[in-house]
Amino acid sequence: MNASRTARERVRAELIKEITDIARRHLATAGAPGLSLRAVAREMGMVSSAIYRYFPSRDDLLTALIIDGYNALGEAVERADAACAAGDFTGRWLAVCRAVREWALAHPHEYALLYGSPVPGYAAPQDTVAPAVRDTAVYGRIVTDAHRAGRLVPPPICPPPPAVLAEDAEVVRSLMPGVPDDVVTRAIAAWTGLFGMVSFELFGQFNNTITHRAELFDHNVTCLGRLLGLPE
Amino acid sequence: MNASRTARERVRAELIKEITDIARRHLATAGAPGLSLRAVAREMGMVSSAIYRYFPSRDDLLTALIIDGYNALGEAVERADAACAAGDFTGRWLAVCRAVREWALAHPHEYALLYGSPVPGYAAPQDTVAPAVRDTAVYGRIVTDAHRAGRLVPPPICPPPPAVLAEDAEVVRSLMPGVPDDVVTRAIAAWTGLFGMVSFELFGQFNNTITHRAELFDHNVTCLGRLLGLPE
DNA sequence: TGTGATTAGAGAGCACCGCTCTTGACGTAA
DNA sequence: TTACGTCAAGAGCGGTGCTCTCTAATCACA
Repeated sequence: MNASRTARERVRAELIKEITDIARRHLATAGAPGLSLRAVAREMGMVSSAIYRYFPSRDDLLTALIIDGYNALGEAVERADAACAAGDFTGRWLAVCRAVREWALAHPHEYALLYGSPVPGYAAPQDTVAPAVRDTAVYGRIVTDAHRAGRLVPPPICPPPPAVLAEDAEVVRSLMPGVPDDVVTRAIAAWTGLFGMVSFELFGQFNNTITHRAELFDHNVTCLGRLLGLPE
Repeated sequence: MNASRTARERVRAELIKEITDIARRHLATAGAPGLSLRAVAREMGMVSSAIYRYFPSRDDLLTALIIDGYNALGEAVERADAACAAGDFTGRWLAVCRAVREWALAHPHEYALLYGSPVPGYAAPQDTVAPAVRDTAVYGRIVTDAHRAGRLVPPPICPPPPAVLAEDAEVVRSLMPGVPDDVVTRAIAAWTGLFGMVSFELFGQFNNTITHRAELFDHNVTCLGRLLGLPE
């Protein structure tokens, strides 16, 4: 009973993997709006309706791709961080930034799915929340480690954050325990700045303007790291 | 001859305006992928094919909406800047940032069209370039004015930009003449940081995390302004 | 003022989409 | 052997962008 059931389950799991693989390939060429269940089915030699046995709707297929995307990006970021000396906080920050950018450049449509305009009518289910913070968790560890090592010295150029932000800071602090509010808000600024850079480059805002994008990126995220208080 | 021709032309212009208005309304509810020529035609009491008399393709309609969007945002930014005292550079920067954010919050799908994931298969024609830099031009004037007034004092926390960025800086400098490379790169960082903040908020990255978004936004763009060297 | 040229909308039609429903084949457990 | 759950197939619904042809209105000019 168990053997036969797992046999079926195994075929099912393989088909699901094949579907998501093909869907990811289609996503990479046509983008999220152009992702078509029928086209995926055609490529699998299936009839379109058969896909619904595996994904009850197009949105569920999208959800699977989103979760895979967050995990892939998170893994890339984790790998980049792990390759650095634990005490080289500036190096870890730069490595994480580069990992984000390089993953985004290699998978532009997946990045757009994660950090670009939301797909209209699609509401991300709860399953996407955990993988979504994998990269941010790495970032939080870097900030925490640097802070604990006493190497996080924010330059005194920002006003203190308004008191009302304390409760939001408390939530973010779950990713960087013990870090003071001022650093938390700077950390948010640096993180959003990183994704602002990547999005600008990827979404075409640098067209006809910036040619040395890697160099500009490195330089700017370095500045953001300094703003955050990372050592030189 | 002229009068009659303009009569026809006038009707045509009015119809074009009506089409784009309806399209913009549809865009505001269904987003770019959901923008449907047929739905627009239906609402106008026309048959779908009639729209093609005015816009040869869906892409041309999108282009019109993009140009209108850039102009609307640019105008909002210009108005916000003009409402400030010319010598209050920090106030002008904050006003511009707020104008961008508020326009984006009021027109999320239009913002997504301009600064979100590019529409797959759509290539922005040259007509969109000029309106696209209207907001950036205002920003450039603020930086230039502050620099000329000697009020732009970048804190010495960033390394000097690598020499290879000089040629890109030269291009950007057309918007902020006379400003040194170091400030140009910081200006880019602040500008991308601004849009990173807006995009994160609008595209859902702050969900379940940040509740006092206006306050965080104000605080963070203020930090970015300080990084740029704007006075307190 | 009448006429030929131009422009407009209507409608049918093509190929595609996501999605739903029913039908029949198949393997498995009782 | 029978009964059940799973699955592929296919038809069909209403929608999409876009093209084509046909007719009606409008315009420019003789």
